[in-house]
Amino acid sequence: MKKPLQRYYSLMMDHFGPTGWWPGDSPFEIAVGAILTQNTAWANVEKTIAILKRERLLSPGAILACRRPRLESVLRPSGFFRVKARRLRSFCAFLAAEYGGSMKRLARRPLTDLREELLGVHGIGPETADDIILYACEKPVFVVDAYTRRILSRHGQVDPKIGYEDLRALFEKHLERDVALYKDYHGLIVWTGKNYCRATPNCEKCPLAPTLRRGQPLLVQTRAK
DNA sequence: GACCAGGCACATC
DNA sequence: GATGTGCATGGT
Repeated sequence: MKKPLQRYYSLMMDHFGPTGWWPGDSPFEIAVGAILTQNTAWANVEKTIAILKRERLLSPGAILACRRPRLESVLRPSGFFRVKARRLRSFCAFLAAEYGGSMKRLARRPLTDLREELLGVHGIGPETADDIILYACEKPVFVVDAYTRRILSRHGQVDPKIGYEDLRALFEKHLERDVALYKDYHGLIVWTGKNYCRATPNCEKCPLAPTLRRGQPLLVQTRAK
C-alpha cells in the first residue's frame, strides 16, 4: 500500500504524463516567470515574456537599463505591473550586484544560503524563491503553491491553513530528495489544480478522485508559521 | 458584470 | 502572531 503522496503522484502521472514544467529557454527566463506569475494566470505571463523577448528586455542588464514607464508598460499583460516592475528590478539588481548578473553563478550557492538570500530580495517570498531554486538553479526544494494546499486540504490530508514551511517539510519528508521528482510533482499539481481543483472543483474527472476520504491524514492539525 | 488567478509587502490589532 | 488590504490584467 502506497503512502498518500506517492499515490497522488502515480495517479497524476498516469493521467497527464510528464508535464515538462517549468517552461523557459533559460534560468533567467524561469526566474522572471516566477515573479510575473505571482497571483496571476500563466497565460497572462506568457504574453509578457513574449513581449520582453521581442523588446530584447530579457536580461538583468536590459531590465535595469530600461526606464520605469517602459518596463511597466511591457509588464501590463500580467497584471500588478507597477508592483512587478519593482520586484523584477530588485531581483535583477541583486543578481547584478552579487553574481555579476549570472544565474549560473547564483546556482553555485549552497541551497540553504541561496534560499536565505533570495528571501531577502524585495518581492521574493517563499514560493517564488523555491520556484527559482528548483527550476532555475536545479536544487532540491519542494515548491508549495495555492493548488498544493487546496488539493491536500480538500482531501483531508492537511489543515487548510497549514503554513508554507510546514507543507514544504511534509513533502520533503515523504518524498525522495530528487530534483527531477520535485519538478515533476509540482508540475503535476499545477496541471491537476488548473484542470480540476480551482475555486469550484471538478472532482468527477479528477485523477485524484479515487483517493478522496481514504487513509489516515498526514497531518490534520498544525500551527501556521 | 462578477469572480477568479501558482504571492507578496505592509499596516494594524 | 494572526488577519486584512492593495496591487491590475485577462479569461470564464
